[in-house]
Amino acid sequence: MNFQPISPDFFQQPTIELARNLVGQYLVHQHAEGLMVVKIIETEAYMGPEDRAAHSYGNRRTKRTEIMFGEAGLVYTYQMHTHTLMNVVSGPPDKPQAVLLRAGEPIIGQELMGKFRGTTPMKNWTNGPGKLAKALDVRMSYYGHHWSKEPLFIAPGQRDIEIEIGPRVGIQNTGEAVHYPYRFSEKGHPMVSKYR
DNA sequence: GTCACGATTTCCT
DNA sequence: GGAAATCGTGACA
Repeated sequence: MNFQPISPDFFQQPTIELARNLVGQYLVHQHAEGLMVVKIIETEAYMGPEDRAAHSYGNRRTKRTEIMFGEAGLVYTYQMHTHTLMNVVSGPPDKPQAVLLRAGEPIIGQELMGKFRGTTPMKNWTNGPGKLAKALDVRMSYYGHHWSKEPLFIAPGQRDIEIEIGPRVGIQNTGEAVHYPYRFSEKGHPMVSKYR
């Protein structure tokens, strides 16, 4: 299989639709030790100023959220405890929105992913945002990278995937934002992350 | 400079 | 099911 970066135009769509349309696409990482590809099976939208669960709620602009005020399609990496999470910046520059990549299915490079994931069973390699980043060895250094450029990019994948929509996971004390249906996943896929 | 905390994962009971 | 791990970020002085 040969993977080509998706057109930058792909990111020019409303955040909700982008989150939905990212499910089924390929996430490609040309790592120094080998090629790794996963199919994206779960995402979440973060709607910026109006979304209490978003880092950019109320247009909060800091060194960390700065990237969300930039061009759609940029990489927003964020460190949570010991883990790195990957986001796709979305929306026009005056709307600091983003899509969190929550889970994927290994397609290519399973050996290498296994190496980064240690003794974890294969089913649990990429079924969570922190796990996904670790399996692909994505670090904070990708902050500000563009998702249509090597060595880390989105490639066109499966179309017409049946999408399941639900509330987001792992956010607390954010009022009504907890219930927003901003979580998108491939219906019935065994590797989507679990609810708590 | 100090301090509290989080869009999570893993280990232990 | 509960708690620790562990550090960048943001608020405040």
